[in-house]
Amino acid sequence: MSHVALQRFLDRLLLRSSLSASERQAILELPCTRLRVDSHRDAVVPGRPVDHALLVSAGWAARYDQLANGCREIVAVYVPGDMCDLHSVVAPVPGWGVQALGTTEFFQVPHSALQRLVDNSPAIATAFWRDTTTDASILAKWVCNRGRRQSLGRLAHLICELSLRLEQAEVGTRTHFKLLVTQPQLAEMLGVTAVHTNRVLQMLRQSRLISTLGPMITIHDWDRLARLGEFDPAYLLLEKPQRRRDQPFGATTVTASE
Amino acid sequence: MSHVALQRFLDRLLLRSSLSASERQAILELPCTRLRVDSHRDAVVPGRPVDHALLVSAGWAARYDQLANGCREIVAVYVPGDMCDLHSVVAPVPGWGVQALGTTEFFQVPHSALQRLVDNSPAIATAFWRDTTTDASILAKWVCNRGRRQSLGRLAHLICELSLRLEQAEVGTRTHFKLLVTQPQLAEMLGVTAVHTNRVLQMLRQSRLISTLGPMITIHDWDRLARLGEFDPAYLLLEKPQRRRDQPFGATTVTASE
DNA sequence: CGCCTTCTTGAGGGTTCTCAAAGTGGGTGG
DNA sequence: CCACCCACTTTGAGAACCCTCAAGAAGGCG
Repeated sequence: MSHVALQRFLDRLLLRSSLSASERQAILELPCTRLRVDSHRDAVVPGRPVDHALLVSAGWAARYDQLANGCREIVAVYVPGDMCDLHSVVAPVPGWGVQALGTTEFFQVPHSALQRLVDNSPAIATAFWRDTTTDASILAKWVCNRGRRQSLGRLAHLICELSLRLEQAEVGTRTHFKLLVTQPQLAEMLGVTAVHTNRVLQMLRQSRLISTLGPMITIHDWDRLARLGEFDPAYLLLEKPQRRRDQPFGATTVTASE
Repeated sequence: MSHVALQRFLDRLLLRSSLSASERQAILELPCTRLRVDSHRDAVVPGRPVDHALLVSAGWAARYDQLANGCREIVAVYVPGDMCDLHSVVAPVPGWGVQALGTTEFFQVPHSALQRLVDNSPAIATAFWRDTTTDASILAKWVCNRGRRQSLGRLAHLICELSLRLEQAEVGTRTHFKLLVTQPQLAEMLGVTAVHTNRVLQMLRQSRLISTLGPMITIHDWDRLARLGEFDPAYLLLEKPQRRRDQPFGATTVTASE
């Protein structure tokens, strides 16, 4: 149950950071409570302080902001293995809400347990920090996307990003996966209207770049889609940085921090 | 010299985190090298790994991304006291560049020194993490801004944000400060063209909301500007979170998802 | 003085929005 | 089982916002 979810979170951490056997064990032994949230419901209500982080286990979630006129704007999307609220450990008053995109399964992890790991292990502190930095890197790319790229390229870029993240999370391949969002939700992720999203999707279909069957999406020419969206995966930080103290992936020992 | 810059950085950390006397001392004793960068020059070149973080001391800097067609897009702006590259400690291969907006003075702080602080003090690790989380919070707001807000509101929001950040950094008041960017640079921060930026600026001037004299900008009706930009300062995390039993700052109660 | 960047103004065109409505599918209750 | 409702998907037409191209005015710097 929670083993699977925590293992996926640990895998995500190990992709970018090195942890010792005991540190890995500490991650896997984090207490967590299962939480099921129906589509369109909030897992985090905007403005209400939280005392736990949210690990996505199945389904997708989104961080959103709400404007005065009521229309919502998705600023980040989270897939299985993402600790979508890890930053709340250091900033527990969220200005944003977290919404389930479809029916989504979370695991709640108490801040106190996470804080204890941070206080006891500099390596875990660094790993957590690096994990939220990865999210920030994606945010920065989204800022750029909405700036000076038009909707067709923006959609292509988003699909490419999701394909790699889902492949990494092992819930699909980069050319074939479930797109667990409705077109209105996709619109909020792109910063355009639902009507326009529909037209742009049709353009991608008519270009034979993608095809959809229910929630499944198939990418027929990933490279061409990536060129259309000017997609460069570097910002996803899927390559582990080579650093002096870092061990190769899967290493069982780690030099003590000095 | 470097005292002043490090003190400003420490003040920024203390605004959101608590540090002991020895931890504060350790921050102030960080080794750093002065670096002057002329307008439009890069302090960080995209793709080139760095071994130091950059503390802005005087002037403004911007993090930018470059599209294939050559046009640049500013995803974050940094003012004095901001450690604009702190995340590079955990992600040293930047996908982005950092550019001086006007002539800007930085102090370079070696990653090794910062990492040593992180390894030896969980409180400092948490403070650094929280600092980059603040930057991420601003990024998220920028994503929202570019999504479903048009250029007039976007500009109003940006001016409000900068006014509070500069007031915090003590390089101006919230109604009167130096806007150290050209209109083309402002355009890159808004995700519109320079021509359109000029027209929108004139709209703000003709509405008697702002006036400019050289680089100085005066905000005549801050509250009205904030309403125009639907500006809510919560995302700047200027309120230090309480240890436990947090009160939502400026949060209006929101009915749970319908 | 000449050059460069920035600031400003104008006109036309393109992307995206708004409003509207019809078709589709899943869920619920009679 | 069917009717009903609701949200999602799709299509159309006109309008609004912003872009592109162009060119003149203003200011800093050698």
